[in-house]
Amino acid sequence: MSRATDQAYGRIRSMILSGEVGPGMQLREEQLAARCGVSRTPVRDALRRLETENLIRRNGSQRSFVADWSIDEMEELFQLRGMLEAHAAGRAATRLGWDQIERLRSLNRALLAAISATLPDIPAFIEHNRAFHTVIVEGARSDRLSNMLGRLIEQPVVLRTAMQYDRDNLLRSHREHEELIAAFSRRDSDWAEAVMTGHIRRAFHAYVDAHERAGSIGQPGIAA
Amino acid sequence: MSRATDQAYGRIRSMILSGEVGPGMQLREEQLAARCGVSRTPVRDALRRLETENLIRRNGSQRSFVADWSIDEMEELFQLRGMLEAHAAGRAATRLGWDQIERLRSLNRALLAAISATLPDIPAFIEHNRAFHTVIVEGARSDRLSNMLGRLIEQPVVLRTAMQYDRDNLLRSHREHEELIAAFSRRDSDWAEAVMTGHIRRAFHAYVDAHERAGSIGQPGIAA
DNA sequence: TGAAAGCTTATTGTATACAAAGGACATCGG
DNA sequence: CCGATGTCCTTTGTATACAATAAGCTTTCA
Repeated sequence: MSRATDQAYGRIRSMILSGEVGPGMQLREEQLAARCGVSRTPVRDALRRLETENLIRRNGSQRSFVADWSIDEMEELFQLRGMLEAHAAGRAATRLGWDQIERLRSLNRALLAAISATLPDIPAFIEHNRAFHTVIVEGARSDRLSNMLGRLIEQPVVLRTAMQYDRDNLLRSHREHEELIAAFSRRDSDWAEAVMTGHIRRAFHAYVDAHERAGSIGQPGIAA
Repeated sequence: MSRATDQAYGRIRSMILSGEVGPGMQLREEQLAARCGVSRTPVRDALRRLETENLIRRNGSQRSFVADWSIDEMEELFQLRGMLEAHAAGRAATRLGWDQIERLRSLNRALLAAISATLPDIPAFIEHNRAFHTVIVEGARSDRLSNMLGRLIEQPVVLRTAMQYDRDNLLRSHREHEELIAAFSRRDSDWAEAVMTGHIRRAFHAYVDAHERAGSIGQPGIAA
């Protein structure tokens, strides 16, 4: 996309994901335009896009708010994500090239390294994990599928980070990735699908746990 | 949405679905604005929305074209639709109210009436069929799911109509709907899911057949 | 005191002018 | 004759002014 629109999109998105603006807060076009150093036109484009990505909601009179998600909605979300990503894994099993499978191996090695240190490197974990899943989704070779998965909202970093601090979870992720790689190597769609289903399902429960912990500590999503 | 944007959206959408503009044709903002009697601003909004609905594609330099779908892409689409709509049926089985199930019955009766006459009333069939599926998707009570399914493109009426002219197909749809209703009445999620999967899958094959027939007759999607 | 109606203001929708980017075509050089 | 390059023209991006709409407040009447 174009310069100003990209600028607005990236800025607003990171404001939301970082928690700089909390869930439920209203987003005013003019104010955003000022903060992004562009006019309202590209801001409007960015808002529309963020709306399709479910990061923003609009009420009946077209005002925009940072989305906030109830546990029920998050379960819905994970259910959908599980279904779609399992499907992607199934397709990928027969479509991934050997070089891509090798890439998955190397990403998972890096992921393990990031969590093996005494002090786990969470940002590195998140990044390698993201890359790992991206390779799979791309490997499914379905634009529409990539598109839909891209629209399933990312959780704000606050929660994402909280849920990754549990070392058990981190190691289990690594093991499940190993199993996925095994399924891919065997070109076994059913296996890949099943493993991915469990993988995402477990992530949901980790999310719920992290959410409870974060809830008892302070408002999640509100930055310091 | 607002007046002008709605106007542009509806007009452009119907231009595409009716075949007034054929697959692959370029859509110019200014020209569309003139045809819709509004300025470029609401046209741009409408184009963005239609893009997320996959009715329009944009090339690298942001020019818009009416999407055209290969058989492979359509299979992808039906696969996705089948998966999501089966999931919706499963959820709906435990969530539909008795009044909604009754509404499904009445819609399916109307659908049967529309195709029982010597001359089947295709538009009525299409409309009742659409309403039937809408009740189910809404019955799943998941905004995100409704949203995603809403974005899976509608086929242009030319093909939609062609594929419905086969009376066998029409009657089979009616029977499968009956089976869905039975599954809903029993609150049997697995059954509903399975029936819906087959229902959509069969629709895909009907589509392929219709496509072949239409292909041998003339350019599908180009209106007279 | 409470509710409703009207005014004021905040916010979004629409039009339009101008800027920038891309593509097409023609011309020039090899 | 073919290819490259530069200019022109088409098309989209951005800014800004103005219109319309909705929300919130105040005031008034029951």
